[in-house]
Amino acid sequence: MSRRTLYQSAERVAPRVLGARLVSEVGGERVVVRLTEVEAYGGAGEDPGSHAYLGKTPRNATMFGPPGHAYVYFTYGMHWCANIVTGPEGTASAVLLRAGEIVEGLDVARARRLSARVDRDLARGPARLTVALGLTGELDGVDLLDSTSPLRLEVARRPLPVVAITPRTGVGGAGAMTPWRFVSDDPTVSPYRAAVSRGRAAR
DNA sequence: CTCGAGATGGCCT
DNA sequence: GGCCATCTCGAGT
Repeated sequence: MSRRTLYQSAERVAPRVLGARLVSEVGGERVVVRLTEVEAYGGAGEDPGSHAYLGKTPRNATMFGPPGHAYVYFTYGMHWCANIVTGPEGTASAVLLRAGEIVEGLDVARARRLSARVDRDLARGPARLTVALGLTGELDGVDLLDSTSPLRLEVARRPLPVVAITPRTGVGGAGAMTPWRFVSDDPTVSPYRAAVSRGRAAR
């Protein structure tokens, strides 16, 4: 694929990367996933569900950079999540990688995801996917289309068919309605969970 | 399968 | 101080 495709907005790019291969050679170990579920996030001032909504900050700076790079962030005090930056530089849209099927490096992925009881769960969920691939904040900003990068994206000539478009998992507030979660017909697609409110427990 | 709750810490106002 | 683009486990239907 050309970088040109990634210059479009995230909601246009998202369905096209279903079925794409994400190749990780982090730590000298090769693991490849075929993407089965993604979500689109918009830029500053346009998508209340996006990290970029309130403008550029140290954490989300990569989103404002050129398309085709990885935006990797830390959340919930323990998890990493990975995105593909899309759109022209400055627009800050991105595609969150929510799930995939391990197609190479099964042994490595299993060793990294000891809590997964079945292979289907190895990269079923955004934080599980980053663990299976060995991704951390060190990968933030890498060029996914550079053949020398430790993390690369190879988009399928024919994307997987989109069988469902739903609201985004875990996104609440004003961004909750936007149907920007794109799902293929595959058992590795993660279970949908609505945003949960974290009110302080009574007691 | 569904639901609920704890873990755990950075980010942003 | 409040809010997370989540995961895991246990217990219930």
